[in-house]
Amino acid sequence: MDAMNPMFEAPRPPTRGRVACGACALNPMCHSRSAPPAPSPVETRRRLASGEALFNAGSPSHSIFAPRSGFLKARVAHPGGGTHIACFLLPGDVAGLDGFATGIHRSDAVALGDCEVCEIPSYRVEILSDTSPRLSAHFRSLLAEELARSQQHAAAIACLSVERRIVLFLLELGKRWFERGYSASAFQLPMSRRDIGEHLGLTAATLSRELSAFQARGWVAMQRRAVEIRDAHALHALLAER
Amino acid sequence: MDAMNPMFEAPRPPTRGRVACGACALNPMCHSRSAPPAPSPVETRRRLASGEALFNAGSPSHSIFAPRSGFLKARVAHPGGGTHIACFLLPGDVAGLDGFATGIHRSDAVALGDCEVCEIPSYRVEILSDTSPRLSAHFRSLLAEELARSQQHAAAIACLSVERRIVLFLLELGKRWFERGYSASAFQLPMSRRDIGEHLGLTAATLSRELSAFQARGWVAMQRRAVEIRDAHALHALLAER
DNA sequence: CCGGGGCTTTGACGTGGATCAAAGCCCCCG
DNA sequence: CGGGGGCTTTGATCCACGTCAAAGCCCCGG
Repeated sequence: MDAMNPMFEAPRPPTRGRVACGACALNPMCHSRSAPPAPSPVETRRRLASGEALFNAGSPSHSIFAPRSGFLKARVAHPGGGTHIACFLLPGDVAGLDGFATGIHRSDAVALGDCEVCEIPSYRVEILSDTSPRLSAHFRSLLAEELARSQQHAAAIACLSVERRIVLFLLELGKRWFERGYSASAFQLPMSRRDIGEHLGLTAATLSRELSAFQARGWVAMQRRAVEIRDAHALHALLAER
Repeated sequence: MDAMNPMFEAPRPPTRGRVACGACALNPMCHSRSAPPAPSPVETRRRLASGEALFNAGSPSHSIFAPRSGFLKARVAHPGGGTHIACFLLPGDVAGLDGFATGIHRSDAVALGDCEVCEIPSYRVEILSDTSPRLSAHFRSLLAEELARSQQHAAAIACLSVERRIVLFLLELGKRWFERGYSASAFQLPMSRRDIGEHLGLTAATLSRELSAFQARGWVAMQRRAVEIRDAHALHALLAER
């Protein structure tokens, strides 16, 4: 194989993504002037080192969070061993919504590499929601959207082959970068193979084999965590065919 | 085996469950006197015949629904064939939350047997939320709770063996009946083996084999869709061991 | 510059669960 | 009462994917 020649320009950005506040899902709440107690509902900015947890499952949930730079994974552990990554959080996403019902987090949020997050206390969310129907609706939308995504993800794990799950993952991650103004076809993976495996319900070994096969077919080019999607059409076709 | 003797009393209720309105998740909104346009936000009661769809994925979402009697399944279809049952809805649950963000349903809701549902138009939910902080919070809780459940479910499919998934399913379904005032250990399954399989990410054939094995070990007794959990302790132990 | 540990790849092998197929059963409907 | 279709069970077989293991690579720290 031509594995050793420099087969493509490793995409530069986004390695450590950073979105403008305008692209943040919580932006509407952030700039609301209807918040009585403070000009911005953001109470704190927190910095996390790689591997550090923003919160842990079982701990009380006081806040929701918006990553500003860097990436997180939302990890759900199952009693009896085995852990699942519910989702990866990019700048502009919201973390901690699942604890909103009971006041107890149901998952861990762990930093993939150093990152910085805005913290918005739950009581501020409540206040904002109560003072502005618009924000209230916005927040309901966030929750409902996350719910729909989670159901789609469960469905994907339950009824797609390993190969298709991986294709879906790559295409959707590309789409998320695209929505943030970056390339949908060339980006860096912020997470390890093992993390991806735990997200998709497969092992790192199987994932690695499949990725090698994709490269052999010319569908993608990868070196280490840099990805370039070379034949998006083929990938989409594979997903759609029955 | 003693497969032919009448080994247990087939549990009577709940075959066609019916919860008091007091146990309904939407009850707080239902009896609110703060709703301007009507004494009750319930606009319609709909009756569905077995197999009939309450709504379909892709269709516009105007309402949320609360089953009063009978059961529904929430079905997510994947392009490229294959369908997943996101959850089963019992009386007291809420259907249609996933369409709340975009106004488009992301799943089908299909009646398992005849059933009756209350329909609450989305705009009434909005109005109620905007007039009562309590209801607004209640509704956020519903959404967040559903989200947490969905993430747990995805995790279960991704990292539990088939055997454990089935055990989990039986125990949780029992718990849901218990919360509604019925027995946690003797109940009727409202859905087919195939539906259960599509919910748990396995085939009806495998499911049937596993259930037979459970019976052989004396953990459960089943005939047709009647279940009796005979050794809940063993089931819990199986789930917890690593 | 060197050593160590974690990530990644790859191979060999075993197996859990899917698939295909057939038979029985139940229930509905005529 | 009799026929038919869908649900359920069970068997035989296969293969996709997990497991175990070894080796390479990269990065970091000394």
